[in-house]
Amino acid sequence: MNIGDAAAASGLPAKTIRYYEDIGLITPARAGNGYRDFSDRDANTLAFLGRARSLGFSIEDCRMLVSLYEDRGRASSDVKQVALEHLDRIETKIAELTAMRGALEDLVHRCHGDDRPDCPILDDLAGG
Amino acid sequence: MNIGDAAAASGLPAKTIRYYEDIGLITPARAGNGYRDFSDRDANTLAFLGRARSLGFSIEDCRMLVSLYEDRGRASSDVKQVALEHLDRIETKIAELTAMRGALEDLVHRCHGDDRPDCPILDDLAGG
DNA sequence: GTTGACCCTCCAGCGACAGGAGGGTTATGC
DNA sequence: GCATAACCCTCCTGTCGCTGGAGGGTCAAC
Repeated sequence: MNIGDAAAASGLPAKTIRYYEDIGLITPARAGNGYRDFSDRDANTLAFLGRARSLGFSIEDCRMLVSLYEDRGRASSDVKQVALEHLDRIETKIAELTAMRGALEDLVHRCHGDDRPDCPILDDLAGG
Repeated sequence: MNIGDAAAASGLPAKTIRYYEDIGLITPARAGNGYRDFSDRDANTLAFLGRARSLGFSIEDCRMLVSLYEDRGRASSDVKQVALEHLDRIETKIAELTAMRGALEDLVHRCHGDDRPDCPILDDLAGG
């Protein structure tokens, strides 16, 4: 199938699919006219990549996951490790954002938000 | 003061300070030798920027916040609006990450993580 | 034969810096 | 007085994961 069909089948934009080929995540065949020619297997891999990306896995994680997926002799512990490391990064990020949210909520609640210039938000940023 | 002193005073790397000048967030004077010459006010602005960035404000938000900070006739509602919009983006991000975490935790818990190839994580990514 | 929907490659840009090359300036120690 | 080290400068490239566009070839329908 052409890239448009692969895009429809996988849910990924054609641009993204070309990019994934560029970086070696997928290597579709080529038809005589130079068009990419995707197999059903390619489309499956693309959908796999789309789901992995939507769970926040990095491209390098995806590269690893695809290779584990294709390796019938893999150990599930290897997959789990990739997922656990990713989970850890996500939790770190959530903690950072939660801290930011806490600080911001406090500032926002203390700012009356009217037409006067007096503002605890700016005061705090200025080092108060 | 030189950029090194400004960096020490503000907590920002010299590289970052040069970048902030590049994009017009700050415009330090220049000494005769071509070195940047930061005033105490510049150092304050840099520290202000550092704190705003650490709360996750974008560079464009920072540009706005600095200009509000320097505008004695500002309305605190303008500041509050910037903060509220930022808070909203943060909450969206937290929600996304929390959803990812939930899905990942589920997958991780279902994967026994031993040396067998059988793996619910891969099964799920493959479209299970 | 012509229109429009595809497809191709290559290049630039996003955000917010960080690293490094290659070179000038200043402070310190002998 | 001079060497050395610690500064400072500009400019270029790379990061991550795409996205948009320019400029062009191909294909199917009418």
